[in-house]
Amino acid sequence: MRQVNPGRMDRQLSPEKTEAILTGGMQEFLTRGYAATSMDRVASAAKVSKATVYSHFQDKESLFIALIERLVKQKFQSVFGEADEQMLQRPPQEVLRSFAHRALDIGSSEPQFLNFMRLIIGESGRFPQLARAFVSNIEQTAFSKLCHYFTHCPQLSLADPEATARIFVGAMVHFMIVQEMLHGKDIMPMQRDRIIDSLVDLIVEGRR
Amino acid sequence: MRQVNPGRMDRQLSPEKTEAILTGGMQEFLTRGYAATSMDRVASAAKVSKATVYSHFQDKESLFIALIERLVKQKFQSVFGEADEQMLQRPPQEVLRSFAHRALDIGSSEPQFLNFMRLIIGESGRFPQLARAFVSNIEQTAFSKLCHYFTHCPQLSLADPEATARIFVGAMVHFMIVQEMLHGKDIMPMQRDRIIDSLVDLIVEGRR
DNA sequence: GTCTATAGGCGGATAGAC
DNA sequence: GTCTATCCGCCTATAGAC
Repeated sequence: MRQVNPGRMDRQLSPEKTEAILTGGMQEFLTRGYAATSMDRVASAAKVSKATVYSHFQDKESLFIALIERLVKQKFQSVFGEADEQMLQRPPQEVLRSFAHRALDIGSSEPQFLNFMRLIIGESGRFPQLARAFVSNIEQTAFSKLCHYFTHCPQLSLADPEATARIFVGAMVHFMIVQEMLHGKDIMPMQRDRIIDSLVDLIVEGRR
Repeated sequence: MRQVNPGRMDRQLSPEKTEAILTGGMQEFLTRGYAATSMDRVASAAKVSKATVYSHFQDKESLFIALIERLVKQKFQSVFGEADEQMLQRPPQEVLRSFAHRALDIGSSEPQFLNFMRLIIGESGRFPQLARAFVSNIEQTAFSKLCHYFTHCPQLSLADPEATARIFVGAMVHFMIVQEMLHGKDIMPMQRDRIIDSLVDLIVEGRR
């Protein structure tokens, strides 16, 4: 490996080209997957020559890893980088509902996020380090915020806040996976509000 | 398309070879993914010539689709083809716990099932019909069984049994995805019993 | 029916001009 | 630093022998 990090290299390369390659590569890898993406197409999408791609990144695998790691950090901070100061003062139903809606909005509003998750999951056997990075950043962020809330919210007294947080996040993410990613919407439709209502009721009010 | 179904074709082909191709192809596709699998390797794994593969299946895509559709049906009947006659007589805690353990055992015991789900999810953008087949068979089976139980179990009176069933299955599947598929076990371990206990308590006993 | 052999193209990666 | 041109191997798919 010659240059894993594009920032510090043997000779100075244009940061604009690096950016163009990462952006072009992102489009290609997200829509075609790892194996079906060719470096020719990455070069075309980035509007540089293939040799330039290889002068900025050692090989296809290095480019892919750099690109996904960057994407993991981007998605991570864009999604849950919100103030949670007055969360404890608002009614739990409201807090949980807003949390659930924000989580589900990601899947339905931004189609590239679905491809991003498809790629992470699809390559998790061959690129375990990327899957772990994803879990550390995305999953663990949503999870730890919710976990902190479940532990400290005075209106809730849960036997196992950590496990409950996983159930909450799990129900949301799975709903998104089945409905949006796996096209379950077409064959077994279900309003998101029914899931959210039931989940909030189970956690906040107990069984009705 | 010349021959989608290997059973009825222009000229008679050996069913043993068809079986060998499907089995060999399964190994290759499950471990390498769709794009990275070559027909040469499929032929080698099946111990036939490449030309024989092409006489049994029109092209790579046809083989892949036939193979995944078969796998969907196999996994479907092997996993939840169980008697549920006395379910209504047993205590709900016991029924739900057994259900949860069976669901989670699939992921931890059979490593090829993880690759199977990786492939379905990873290719769900490019092969939507396979994703829908998966949802129809696997997800909907688990879901509808649980849904039926939630609706008819006399000890439970849930406001929305359907939504609750989705929450239950979602929490289980998401736990499996994060812990096993995405290697979350290594970086954020959590005993499965804590999830199951919390989930069962939420549904059966209400909040403690 | 199944094989060997091969066509024809596209893949990753590099050499060398400027 | 970035380009054009090229190497060479592997890919999907098929032709033709048996």
